[in-house]
This record gives sequence, C-alpha cells and structure tokens, in this order.
Amino acid sequence: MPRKKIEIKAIKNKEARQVCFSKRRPSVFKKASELHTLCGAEVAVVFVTRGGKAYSFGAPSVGSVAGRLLDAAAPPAASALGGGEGGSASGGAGGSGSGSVTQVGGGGGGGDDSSAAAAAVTLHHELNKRQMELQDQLGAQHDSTKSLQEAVDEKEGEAKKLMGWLDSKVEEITAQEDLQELNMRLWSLQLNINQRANEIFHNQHAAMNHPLPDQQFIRRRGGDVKPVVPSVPRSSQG
Amino acid sequence: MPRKKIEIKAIKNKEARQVCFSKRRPSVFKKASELHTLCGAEVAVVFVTRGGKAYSFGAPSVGSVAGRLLDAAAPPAASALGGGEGGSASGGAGGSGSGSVTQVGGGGGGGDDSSAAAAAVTLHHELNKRQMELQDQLGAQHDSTKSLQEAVDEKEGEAKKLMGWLDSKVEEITAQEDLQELNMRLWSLQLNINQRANEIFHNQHAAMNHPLPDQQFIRRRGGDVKPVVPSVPRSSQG
DNA sequence: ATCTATTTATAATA
DNA sequence: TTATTATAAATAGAT
Repeated sequence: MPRKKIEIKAIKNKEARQVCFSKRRPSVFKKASELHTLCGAEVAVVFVTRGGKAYSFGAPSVGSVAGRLLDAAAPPAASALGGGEGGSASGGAGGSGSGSVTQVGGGGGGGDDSSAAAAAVTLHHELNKRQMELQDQLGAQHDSTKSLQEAVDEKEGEAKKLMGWLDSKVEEITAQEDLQELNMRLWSLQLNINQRANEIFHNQHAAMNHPLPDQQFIRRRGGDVKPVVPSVPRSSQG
Repeated sequence: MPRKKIEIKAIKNKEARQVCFSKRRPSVFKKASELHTLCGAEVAVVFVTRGGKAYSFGAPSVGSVAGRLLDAAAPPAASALGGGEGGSASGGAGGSGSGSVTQVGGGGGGGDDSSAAAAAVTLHHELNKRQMELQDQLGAQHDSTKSLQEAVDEKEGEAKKLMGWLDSKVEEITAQEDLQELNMRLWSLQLNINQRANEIFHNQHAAMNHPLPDQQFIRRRGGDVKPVVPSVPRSSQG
C-alpha cells in the first residue's frame, strides 16, 4: 500500500513472502488487540505459515474465546457431565482438589483474573501454548519426570486401550448428540489438563508472578521453540 | 484514528462500542484474509462480543488451521489414527428453531474443497459448529440412536472409568512433556470424532454436496441467527 | 532493520 | 446503519 498499491494475490518469491508476513502479522494482532480493548470483545487469532510455524494471539486468551463459544453453544447435554458445569466457562472445573485455574495467559493488569479465570482455557491450541511456555521458561528438562508413556506402561497400557476403545466407539456413533456428549467430556478433561499445566507452571515459578507474555508464541516443526515479544501494548491484552 | 487520535481503552458507551466493533471487525478479517492470500498462511480469527455474538473468519477455514496445528505438532502417535482426509468443510444453511449457525459468507468460487478437506478440522469450535449444523440440518432426532451414555452403560461404564482414570492421571503429571503426550492423544481422538461427524453429515446429505461457505458465521446466544456478508473479497477466502 | 511515499483504516460527523 | 472526510496507521519498495 505504500510506494505502490499491490494486488492481493499469492507472493511467489519466498523471501518477499516472509517479509510481507513479518510486517503484516503484528499489525493484525495489534488490530485484534485494539478491538478487544476498545469493545470488550474476546479475540483469538491464529496464523500457521507454510513453513509450519504457528503464531497466535488471544485476549484474554485464545482459549477463553473457545470457552465463550462453548458457553454460547452449550447444549443441554453438557449439563449431564460430571461437574454439572463440565464444559462451561467456570474456573474451577475438573473437580480436582488442586487448585486454581490461574490463567497464565490473559491477565493484562495483573489483578485477579476473575473474569479471565471464568473463561476457562480449553482450546488445544492454548494447551500447546502453555506447554511452549513451560519449555521456554523452564528449559529442556527432559529428565525431571517420567513421561506419560511410561506411566501408561505402568498401567499396563490401560490408557492406550481406553483411547483405542474411545476411538472405536466414535466409529459406531451415529447421532450428533452422542458426539456432543463425547465432545463435552473431552472439553472437561482438557480443562483439567490445562489446570494441571497451570499448576506445574506455578509450582516451578511461584515467585514469578508477573502477567506473563502469554499472547504470542512461535513454534517450529523441528521442535525448536522461540518466544516472541508481542507487538501489542500490554494494556490491550487483558 | 482519523479526525482525532483516540486512546486505546475500553469504550464505555454501548452504542459507540458497537459502532466501533462494526467498523473494525471487517477490517481485521480483511487483513487476515490478505495475509492468507499474500503469504499462503492459514488463518483463523474469532471474536466474541460482550453480547455473546461470535464472529469468525478462517482461510481456508477456521478448522483447517487447527488441523495444521495438529499436523505441525503431530507426534508419531497421531498418525496411528484412522483415516486422513475426513474433515472437509461441509455445512449448510440452517434455519429453524434452537441453535442454528447459519454459515454464510465466504463461498469463494465454488470449487470442491479438496484442500480444505485435507486440512482436517479439529478445533473444538469447529466441532461445535458442525454439531450445530447437524442440528439445523437434521432437526432434533433425539430418538434415532442410543446415546453415548447408553453405549457407555453397555460397556459397564468403561468409558467413564477411562475418563476418570485420565482425570486422575492428569493430577499426577508433573512434566510438560507428559501433558504434551496426553494432549496429542486428545487431539487425535477429536480428529477422529470430527471425521465421524462429517461422515454422519454426509451420510444423511449425500446429495447435498456443495462447497459450503465455511468462512464466516454469526450466532446469537438466544438462538436467533443472522448471516453476514463478509467484507472480504472472495478471492481471499479460499 | 530503517526509511518514506502512498494506500488504508477509521473517529467524528451528518 | 450508511456515507463523508480529515487524519492516523499500515506498509511496499528501496536502502
């Protein structure tokens, strides 16, 4: 748009394409952020480049938007779930005694995240992001604990079997309401997982209580992970 | 930013806020769309207003972006799943009663959705949307098949036990890599679920094979749904 | 990465 | 909501 107006069509040159992406992506995030701040709307933006890198922005968090959607779309069946509110946007899901949903993500001001916490993070993406943070923050400590795989082995492959059973179960399902039910279960399960992720994070960073640049991340296919400073003012991110 | 530069802070006046949102939202979608077209990146943008209305834009579709994320993060385990191309961007107009999500919008030219189909939909949001479509399209047929709950009962609560076990497992996990593993399993499972949803949909709508405007939708909390014409050029939505 | 000349986006207004 | 328009932002091309 500057020196010359360009046609909106695929840029073939790889470098030029990357440059364009680098220039435009922060702007989109910024606009989304402004919309969040100005209008109070929750927002989630995700880009996945051809190279496989994923960039996301969310306010109060990507996951909270999903939570809202679930809440808005919540079918009656949802209430049949364990906690009653299973998939809803309430903070204390999962029922586990452990604890707080401390949203690592949203917190703009750093006060308590009542509304943010209420919008419980559930999106897979959010979980991935959280994990990315753990990796970034804690570094590679691949030795600290046994993997889930090992835990599974301990249980004589119980988890795997169960997953397999669920997989096959899905094949048999022929009604949308069944899918709905199953989906709800997964939502609540992941809510639980997310909480656990938060707990782990806070356990290892009890002191480090700052708002957390949770808005943006980069991940490479190869496993290399690189944090990125969001180009959006903090005030816009909560 | 025109007549006067404004401060980026919450707009208290409701009308002004809505006006602002109405003006800015299409622009963000447009920018995201341009980024998609220019740089070939997949994009997903979701806004949820205070009023509970959700606006989304995705290219090639919101769900495909999630699919890409899965692909990018995919561990070996994920490939163990069933089919590959399940999730296509199918859908249609809805219309009646309870929660319909009339998808309008995009429909670019109207080719087949091969690429969109390849990028299997996995986002919870997408699944919910699909379910909404099923509800709209098929109507309430709560009697057609046994519910998942019943299936679970048949299996002597095996599924519930599984979920419970997983829940407890989550409590014990102390390493991010374990969460990653578990998360991956859930991704795959949901991928499978989504495929099944698609199959169901297609089985009951074998004839209805149109491309499907998967780009944008609005849904109201109350159930009233209003389609919206995207302000983005068609070329940018495929 | 920085620098501008332009194109876009948009707040205020009607 | 839609249109206008004076400014603020975003950004393509060049450095």
